[in-house]
Amino acid sequence: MAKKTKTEIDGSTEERIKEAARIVFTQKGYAATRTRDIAEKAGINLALLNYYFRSKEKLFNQVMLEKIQQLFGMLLPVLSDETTKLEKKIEMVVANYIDMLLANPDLPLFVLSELRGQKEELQKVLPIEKIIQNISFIKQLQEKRPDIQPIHFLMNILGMTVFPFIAMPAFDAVGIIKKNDFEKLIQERKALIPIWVKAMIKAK
Amino acid sequence: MAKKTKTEIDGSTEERIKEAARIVFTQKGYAATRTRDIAEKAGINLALLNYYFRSKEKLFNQVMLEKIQQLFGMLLPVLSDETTKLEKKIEMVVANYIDMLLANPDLPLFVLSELRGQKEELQKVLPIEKIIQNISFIKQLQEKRPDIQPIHFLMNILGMTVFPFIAMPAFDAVGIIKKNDFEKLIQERKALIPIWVKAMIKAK
DNA sequence: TAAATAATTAATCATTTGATTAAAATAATT
DNA sequence: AATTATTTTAATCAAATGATTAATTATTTA
Repeated sequence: MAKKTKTEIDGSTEERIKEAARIVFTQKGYAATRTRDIAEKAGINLALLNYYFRSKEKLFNQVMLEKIQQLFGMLLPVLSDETTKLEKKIEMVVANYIDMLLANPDLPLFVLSELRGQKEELQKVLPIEKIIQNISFIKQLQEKRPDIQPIHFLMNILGMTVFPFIAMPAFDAVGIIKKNDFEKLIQERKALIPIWVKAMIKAK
Repeated sequence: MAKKTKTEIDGSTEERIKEAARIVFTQKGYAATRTRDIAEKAGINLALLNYYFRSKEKLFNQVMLEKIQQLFGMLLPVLSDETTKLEKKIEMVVANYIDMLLANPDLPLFVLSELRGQKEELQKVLPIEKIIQNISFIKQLQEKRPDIQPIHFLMNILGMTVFPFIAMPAFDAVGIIKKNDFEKLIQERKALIPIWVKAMIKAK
C-alpha cells in the first residue's frame, strides 16, 4: 500500500497509474505489457510506478482482482436471490451481463487468459465455493430438470452470453463482423438468449 | 524455410523444435514464451532455433497458422455439405468439435487470445469470407427461422461447445470443477447440446 | 517561516532475452 | 580419403525491461 497523503487521496497520481494499468494490461496481457507503457500512458515517471506499487506484479494483481470481481461478482447477487423466480433470474442475468460486457468488451478474454497463467495469489482470494452451493439458482434448476446437472445450464448461459465477446477479436480480424454490426447483434441476443434458455430447459 | 536434408526430412530436429514450440506457445502465449524454453524442451541448442526458423516471430506464425486451421478448419466441411440435413449437421459439428477440443483443450483460449494481438500476417491468410456465405448451413437455418440471423445459432453452438474449454482454467483455479469431472461433463454435453440447439431453433 | 515529510525525476543497474558469430562436429559428395 | 556442405554448439552481443538510487521539487506540519 502506498502512503496516503492529501495529494493523492483524490486519486490523482496513484489512481492515474492504476487506470493506465487497467487499460494496458487488459489490452495486451501481463507478459506483453511494459511498465514503461503504463508510465507513459499515465503521464508519470517510471520510478513512480514502483514507488506506489512496488512491482509490476503487485500492480497487476491489484488490477486483476478488480477485474475478476467485475467479471464474476455480478452473478451472485442475482443468482442467489431467493425471491426471484427462475425465468426472471435468467432474464436479469443475461441483461445485466450483456450491459456490463458492452462496457468492458475485452474483460472476459483478459481475465480468462490470464487465469491460465495461474498467478498463485489470485485463486485463493476467491470464495467461489459458496457460489455453486448456496445460490438458489442451482436449486431452482434442479427442481425443473433433476435429470440434468445445473452447471450445464449455467455454462450455456455464460457461453452464449460471453463467447461472442471472446470471439469478437478473431471474427473482427477476419472480417466476419464489422464493429458496428456487433453491438446490434448483441442487443438482439439480450432478448433472445432468455427465450432460448427457457426452451432448452424444457427440451427433452 | 530451412534447407532440407535427409537428416531432418524425417522431422527430427526441425519438427522437434516445432513440436516444443506448439506446446510452450499454446500453454503460455507468445509474449510469455522464451525461446530458451522452447529450445530446452526440444533438447537442442538455442542457436538451432534461429538457424531453422530465423526468429521467434517466424516460428510463432507457423505454429499459429496451424492452430487457426485446427480450430476453424474443421467447421467448413461439415457445415457446407449440401447433402446433410440441418439436424444431422448440428450433431456432427458438436461431436467432432468436442472430440477435437478434448484432444486440444487449450487450443481455443490460445488462438482467441493471440488473435487479439493482431499479428498482421495472420488475418490475411484466412479465406473465411466464403465460410459465412457459401455454407449451406446458413441457408438451412434461414429456411427454418427467417426471422433470426443465422449467425446467432452459429454463435450459440460455438459458445456452448467452446466456452467450457475457455473457462476451464478459471473454474479449475477456483476449484469449481475437478479435472476429472470435466471430461464427464463434456461428454454429457456432446449429447445434450444438439438437443438444446434444436429446441432453441424451434423456440418462439 | 523553518524543518520534516512526501512526491517526483533523471540516471543508472542488473537481468533477461532474442539473436548472431565463429568454431567444432557430423554428414554428404567427389 | 579428401573435400565440401550441413548441422550443432559455446560464447557473446545488443536491446529491452523491471527495478533502484540519489538528488530535486513540492507539500505538510510544527
